Amino acid sequence: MNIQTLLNTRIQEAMVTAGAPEGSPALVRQSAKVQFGDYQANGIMGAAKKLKMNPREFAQTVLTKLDLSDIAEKIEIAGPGFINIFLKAEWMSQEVARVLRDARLDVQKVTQPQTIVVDYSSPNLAKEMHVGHLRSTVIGDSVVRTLEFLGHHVIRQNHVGDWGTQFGMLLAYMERLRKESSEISMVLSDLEVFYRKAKECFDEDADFAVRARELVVELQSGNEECLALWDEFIDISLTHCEETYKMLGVSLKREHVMPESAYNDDLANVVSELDDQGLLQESEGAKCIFMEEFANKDGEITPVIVQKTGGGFLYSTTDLAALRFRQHTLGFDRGLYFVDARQSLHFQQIFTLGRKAGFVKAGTSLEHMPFGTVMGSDGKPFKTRSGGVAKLSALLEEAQERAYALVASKNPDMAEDELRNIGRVVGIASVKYADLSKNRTSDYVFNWDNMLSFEGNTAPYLLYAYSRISSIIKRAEVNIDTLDASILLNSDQERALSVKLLQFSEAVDQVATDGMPHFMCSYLYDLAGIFMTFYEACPILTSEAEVKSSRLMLAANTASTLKKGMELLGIETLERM
RNA sequence: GCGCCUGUAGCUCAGUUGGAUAGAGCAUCCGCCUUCUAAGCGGACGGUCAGGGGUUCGAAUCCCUUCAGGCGUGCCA
Repeated sequence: MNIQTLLNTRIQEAMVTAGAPEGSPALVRQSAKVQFGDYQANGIMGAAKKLKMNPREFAQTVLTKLDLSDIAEKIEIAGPGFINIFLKAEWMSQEVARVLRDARLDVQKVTQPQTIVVDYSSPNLAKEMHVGHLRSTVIGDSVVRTLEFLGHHVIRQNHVGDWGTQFGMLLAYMERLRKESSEISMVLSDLEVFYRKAKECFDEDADFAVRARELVVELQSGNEECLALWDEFIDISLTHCEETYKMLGVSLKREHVMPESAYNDDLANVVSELDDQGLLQESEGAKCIFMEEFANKDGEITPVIVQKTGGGFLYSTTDLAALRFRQHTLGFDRGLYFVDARQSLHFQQIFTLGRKAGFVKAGTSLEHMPFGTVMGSDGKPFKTRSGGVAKLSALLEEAQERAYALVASKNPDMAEDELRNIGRVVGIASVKYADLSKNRTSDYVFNWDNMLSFEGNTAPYLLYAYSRISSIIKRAEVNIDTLDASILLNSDQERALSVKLLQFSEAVDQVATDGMPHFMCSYLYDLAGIFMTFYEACPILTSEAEVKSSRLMLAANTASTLKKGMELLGIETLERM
């Protein structure tokens, strides 16, 4: 159950009954401070203003129309006109017990599931995945998991870059190696090196450059030998991606790949359709769309170019074709694009144009979910020590290695293979969590020490908290599922923990609505912190019968909530570390 | 030039869309292990929310302006 939504609905109804205009928001929030109760409604002041009433008087009237006796033990009017709500302990006990017995932790599936296309990861296959792909991949995957958990029909679209002039260069280099009878798959085991060598040939060898350009033309005109070469390259490159996804624990599979090349045959249709609708203009030799939405003060419009002078198509054309495909073939209600913030203008243009051209039906929501850049400690985009672009796979290897060293130093007696496994889980989790826990829209600084720290809002802290709780439950040697005690909320700590447990649903909904997994991270960090406080103050295993059962149930509930939350983030948990 | 974004404690980051006395972690300092994992917990110190003006019951949040930085801005993606 989402308590915030429940209170919002009830209070809003009461406000309208009390005379507020239809649709006046109740603005229910978790209270900022304990003395303000568990929830506060902030909407009274605004509504009172519209009614030209004294807000505290209006609040009084609302309270006479509001019955929360089933869930609240106290309702107060405070300050200029806040309504503070204190939840009832008996109700909370009941709810916590109910959550524990529900595999979904009492998070309801949505009543009206949507079909949601999520465009994320989308690496360029000409090169190896690098740190720049981390954010789209990890954040997108977490949002996908969350939406699916809520019962939406999610269609993953990995819009990989497998087309364009750079492939001519790569194919030319493959061709050359093949003539020298090198083992291609070996040479392609490191795409970064391969790309660099191909680029060198292209820059230094005029004949090679000519051949590279020829191959682009042959590729686009469907030459079979050329296509075979290209297929081989793409397959190897995709296999690299899949290895990285597997290492990262990302749910993307081959069937989610919808490459740029797939839209190739449709690009001319897109342009002619735009032309049929009278949207197209020729300008300086290129085919453009000028939309007044993108005019500056002087009336100068930044156009969308869909066809270059000379006939070539651009990424705008491909994105429009993709949009059309997603509407006509996949049929979606909501489209999410987890793409770098630098492409904001591009997506605004594509979305506006897509609507104008009728490529998406009215009511379809198109949302660019922009994210910031991963920075180094110098405040510039993150690079390796040698100054190159950081390969994602190398980064993940390093994370596992660092985590292993850390874990091994804390557990000198642990078996090697368990240490390795813990190192793997902690290392990967640290990198992912460091990314997920930041506000998506801002840049962040990549820092090994911070992300691998056991202190603060980090993966190791959460994993450690989870493993400690698991250990308690294991030591208790009881089957939690058969425990049927009531939850006792006799201390502040037990009460605070219960309230937090009941707010899991709110965190899930926030992630789904805003596409921002850091809300889940903050929630889990709070939860773990509150549990630790409870753990210090309230002994579990040494306490008496019904108190022990109650606390065990709270512990079990915390464990399943942490586990489910981490699962929605795409992070593995450990029973022991 | 124009547009978008960012500026919060020494450092790394939150701040639920305008709510009450701006919150965490690190660092510094002080406490807590014969009891469930001290990889933990409690406490102290630390702020002109870049500067200025405005809007209103109320502004880190909205508007204007100045400064600093980043990105984008017609044939790369």
